[in-house]
Amino acid sequence: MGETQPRIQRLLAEKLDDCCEEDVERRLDELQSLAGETFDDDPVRPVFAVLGNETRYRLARALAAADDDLCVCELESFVDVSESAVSHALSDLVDVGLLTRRKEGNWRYYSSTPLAESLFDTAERQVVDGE
Amino acid sequence: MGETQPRIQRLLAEKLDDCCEEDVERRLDELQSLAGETFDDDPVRPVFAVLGNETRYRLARALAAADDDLCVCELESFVDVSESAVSHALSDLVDVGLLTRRKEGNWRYYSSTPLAESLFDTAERQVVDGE
DNA sequence: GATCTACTTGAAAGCCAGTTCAATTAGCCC
DNA sequence: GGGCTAATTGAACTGGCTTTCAAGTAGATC
Repeated sequence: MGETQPRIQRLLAEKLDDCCEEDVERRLDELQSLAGETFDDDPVRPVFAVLGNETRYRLARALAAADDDLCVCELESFVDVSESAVSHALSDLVDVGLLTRRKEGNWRYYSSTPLAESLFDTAERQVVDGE
Repeated sequence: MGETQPRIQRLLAEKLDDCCEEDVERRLDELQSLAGETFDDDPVRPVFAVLGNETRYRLARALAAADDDLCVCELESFVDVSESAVSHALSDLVDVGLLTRRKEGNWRYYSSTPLAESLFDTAERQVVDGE
């Protein structure tokens, strides 16, 4: 928090026409409880943290757009990094629930989850159509 | 793409029981057109790129959770960085359409857009309830 | 105009996340 | 078991993103 108080005090003074220490305290409490509700044990943050990286984003997005699941050697075609980097990325995506993994012999098939699909659906609709 | 072809060739060989060069070409074309549809001029990627950073995520999330718009000095309470960093973060969020800015005297008020709200709504529902 | 205010902008620095390399696991076939 | 395969894992390096600092803008008040 630090030195936000004097500025907030002046903000409230303008709004309330009259403002005492108590009003400032109350506003700070409101903001703090908003932060608590939103960020304490937030399970959503890791999802967006993972999708921030372009490699991971492209893999998740490609799988969401694909009809069926794809194996690692096919997924490599969507990004320009090493096989190892692809594997790291896929693991991270599985960890946060954006993908699932399936074994079949030596091959591993990845597919997108409802979380990934609904997230990209929502983004696409809002960004493109604004609806 | 690089050296994905031999592996994909073996993958197809297993699946199709018999597989010629033509089958490999076709599969590679399928993957490439999937990539084209998904990534050429992709307006969604910048949104997720911006939300990957924790400072920007917290500011966007706090505003989506808040009832009304908030000014910069209030938003500072949600993150532990300098005033300048908050301003940079807010600008980036506005640039990709996750926030809007409003002036009122010396104060600037930020509020979340439908894009931000529906995105967090979707994520929350899917992650927590799995619905 | 001068001097506050609230916030933004640009450039430079520092750090950490993402990549790569090397080694390892796990499955198939002989 | 030995020699393939596909993919994962761990550790170290590095480049780019995030932050900070310093200066600048724009509005209010006198």
